[in-house]
Amino acid sequence: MPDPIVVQVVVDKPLSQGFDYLWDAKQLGALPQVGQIIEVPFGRGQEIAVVIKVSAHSDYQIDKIKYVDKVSPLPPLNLALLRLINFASQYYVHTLGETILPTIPQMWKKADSWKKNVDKINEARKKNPKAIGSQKEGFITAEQLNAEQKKALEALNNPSNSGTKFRTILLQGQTGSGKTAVFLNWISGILEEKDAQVLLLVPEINLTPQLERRVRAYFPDKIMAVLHSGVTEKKRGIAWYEAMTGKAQIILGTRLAALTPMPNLKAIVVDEEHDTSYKQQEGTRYSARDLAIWRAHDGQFPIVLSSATPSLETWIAAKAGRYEYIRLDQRAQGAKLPRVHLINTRDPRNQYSPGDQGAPKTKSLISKTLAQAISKNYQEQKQSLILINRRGYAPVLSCSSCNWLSKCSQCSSYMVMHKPGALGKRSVLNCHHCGLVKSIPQFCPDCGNADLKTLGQGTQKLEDSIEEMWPQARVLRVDADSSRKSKGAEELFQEIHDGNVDIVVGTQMIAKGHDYQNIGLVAVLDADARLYSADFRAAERLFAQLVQVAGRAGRAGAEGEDGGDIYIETQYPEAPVFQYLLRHDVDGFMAYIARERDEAKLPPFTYQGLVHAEAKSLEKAIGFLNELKARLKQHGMVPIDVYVYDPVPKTVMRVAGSERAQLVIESTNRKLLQEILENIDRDLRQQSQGRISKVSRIRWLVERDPIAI
DNA sequence: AGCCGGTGATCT
DNA sequence: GATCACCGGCTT
Repeated sequence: MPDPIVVQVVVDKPLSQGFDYLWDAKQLGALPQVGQIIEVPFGRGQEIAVVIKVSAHSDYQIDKIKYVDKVSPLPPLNLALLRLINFASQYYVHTLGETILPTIPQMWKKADSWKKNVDKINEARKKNPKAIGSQKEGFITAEQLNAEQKKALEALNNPSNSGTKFRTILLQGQTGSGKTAVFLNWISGILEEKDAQVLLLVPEINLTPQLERRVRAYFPDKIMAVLHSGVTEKKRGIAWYEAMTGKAQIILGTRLAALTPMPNLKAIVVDEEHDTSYKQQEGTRYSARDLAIWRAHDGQFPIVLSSATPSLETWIAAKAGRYEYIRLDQRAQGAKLPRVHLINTRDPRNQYSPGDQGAPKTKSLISKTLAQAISKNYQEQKQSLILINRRGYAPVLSCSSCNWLSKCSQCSSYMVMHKPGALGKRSVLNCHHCGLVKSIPQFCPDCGNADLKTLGQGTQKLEDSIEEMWPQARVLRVDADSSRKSKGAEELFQEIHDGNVDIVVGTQMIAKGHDYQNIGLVAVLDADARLYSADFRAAERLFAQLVQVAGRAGRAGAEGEDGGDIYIETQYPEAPVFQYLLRHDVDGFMAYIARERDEAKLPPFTYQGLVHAEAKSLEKAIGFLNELKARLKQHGMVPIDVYVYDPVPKTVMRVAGSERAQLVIESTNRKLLQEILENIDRDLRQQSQGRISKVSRIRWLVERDPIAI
């Protein structure tokens, strides 16, 4: 009897071991290959699995081994991708199965339709072999680039250090300096090589439609695959297939695209590399940007990180010469930078006083100085963009006679009052953490008083006061609620583009990446709120957002045209984040926070890990983490260079009825941090089923490089 | 994780 | 005597 064929596979479960199966080559029609996607009997049902090893024997009891049921007609996941997944699984302390299987689209997890899907796609491709042609939107040839852009393109094409093919390049440039045109022209050179593939990562779905149009304009004869959670499951399955079979040359997508198999990948671009949405916040909590860099290193090809306000990590690496550093300091079409105005809201001269002409009846977040600027901008027939990062009508409802506030019953946060709209026909209270929707009480639940008042303002209330202050103006609100309701976000953005609106009120979502043509003024109303955050990265994020927002003003202006104005209302105009912004001094700000972090020994001068715990009561969660810490010390698993903090409740302690705590672990030594996280994982696994501890049912999770603490 | 089967406590 | 929460083992 010949040797049996045994394959080891992984499934999507938090089980660290692989499982052995027998392979009947005659019945399955071919020999097994590592990376193949298969279906196996598992427990009482079936599971989709990935082959990670092929051998002739098993350590498991031979009589208990089952046979592989089905093999997918897909090519096996390539070895480079498996190396990447293997690294991610170790680095982010999750099992191989939990890391690899979620990257396979749902469409390919139904064994019954495998064959049908492959046939359908291949047939459709035969009928329409190339991508659909497109408009020439945003198409700028290499010849049309300005001198600075040409120099940047030159530097990308001709590495200073020509010895290695792997290069990490920071492309840092003002908003509107034409970074996109530079990297698209660079990609164009790379795609001249037959079958070469390029990965283009963007932070958010909102940004893909316009970049998609632009990329199509550059490469009408290439096949592009678009991968993000917004595309339908079916389209995503097709895009993934075309990427993994090498049929698509350009793969455009959000963080999940970083884990797509691409057999002939030759370059990666990470646009807006500083954006925190590159960090996955569930399952294997990877950073798509960091994995992309690892992937480029492993595959020995270049990667470009593009941003107006790089992450501190990236900026330091570029300054230190670990990354190549390319700068774009002029605005591409010659438009001037926007003028930054800080409005000190504590200064009475900026505020309305009783009896002032034009003072609104109801108190508004819009100061007198800002209102005058908006009026002027409106008269000049330019659009105004007003940002406030609070959706809804008012952030909290309160009782005028007792202390009652609209707290959420399931979370440690307040319920936000919403006007009729997306959430219901009448006004409601809505918790932004757990999604709970409740009707508005007529009387105070505590004392019965009928006089309930709103505190603070959200986008809806601001929209009302703007309509009151500028009754003739056309006002549009853009936030998660308005874009969910009737029109999608794209249609709302189009309204702005088409000039059908004079004043736009919205959350941060309006500020990202869109090239509006006629914005003369941008205002930020709640900048201070984000300055108080307990997170040490708050200032860095605020700065990036403000630069981003400022970039919306006067963007399209031709040579010598006015750069537009940005107004920031704050009680602390002297704060460094605003002062550096005033001077458009990105590098000054970076150097400033670098000093601050270095002195405080915070990332990126130290590395962090986090253990999350979620339980019915906070005491249990904290107790669980305390016991963990004690065990680590007791077993001598905390080296001198590693610091384990005390467990603390999470900022939003209670969400949807369960209470959450965390334990921060820090080290200047990456290897030691990695070791202790692996030890913690092993320790917790011993007393758990999956990620739930057997004692008092505590859900736990280990996270590497957390972005919010 | 999800499922199942065993155990003991509690209800009728 | 039946029902159910909780525990712990298993998945190849």
